[in-house]
Amino acid sequence: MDNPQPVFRALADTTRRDILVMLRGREMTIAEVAENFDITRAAIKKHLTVLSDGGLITVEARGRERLNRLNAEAMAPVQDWLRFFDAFWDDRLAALKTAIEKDKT
Amino acid sequence: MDNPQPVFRALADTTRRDILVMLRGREMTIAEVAENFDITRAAIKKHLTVLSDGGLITVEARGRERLNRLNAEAMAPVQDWLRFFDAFWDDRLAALKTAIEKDKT
DNA sequence: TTGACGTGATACCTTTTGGTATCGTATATG
DNA sequence: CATATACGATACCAAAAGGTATCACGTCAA
Repeated sequence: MDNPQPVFRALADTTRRDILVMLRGREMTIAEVAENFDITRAAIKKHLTVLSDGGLITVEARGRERLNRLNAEAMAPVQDWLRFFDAFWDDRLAALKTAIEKDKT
Repeated sequence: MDNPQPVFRALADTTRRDILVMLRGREMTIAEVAENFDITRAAIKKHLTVLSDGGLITVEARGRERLNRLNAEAMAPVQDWLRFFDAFWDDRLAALKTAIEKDKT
């Protein structure tokens, strides 16, 4: 569960990121999601499967419909990974600051 | 410059993410990077090109070598995009808190 | 100058990915 | 029941992605 690859993979596609933004706030059926794109419902379904594989959405069956709900918590591994570089940013900023200070004198 | 797709694309591959971690702190030539993987130098070169396209590394020619240097600032668009969901997380947390409070009474 | 070395570039291959078309199945609804 | 609806599942296709092999070229060193 701590392999971030499926999450990074899911976020790598523009359509999938757009779907996530679309799901922010309200859950939607597959057909509802598909209405907002120019690709077929089957293609949307595939994207939703990738998103589900990454844990970024949860799917609940209700009657003949499937409600796709955003699970933003699944983005945590990505944020954690990015945070791995925070120290480096600080270093760069510190170096920059030092350089500026030195330049002042 | 504000299209985050190349950055997301660059981060989507495990090898490329490993390269970025490897470049944290010190710059490396293509051959040096390649030494740490079981794939050919040409394949590494391709990965470095993708990373460069995403702005995640800068390449400086020095003699017959190419020094690849991490440019962590380029990850900012990803962080910005993720931050787009912060409010949603807060909502979830607030709802959870409310639920807990309600449960207490 | 003559090699050895680090790299760029190209051609080529296999697998994955994003997409469509089609058919089957379960579920509402008249 | 009969039928439209919302999906799932396949099969299939073109393009992109990840990889190797190979050769050409600039650069360093003896």
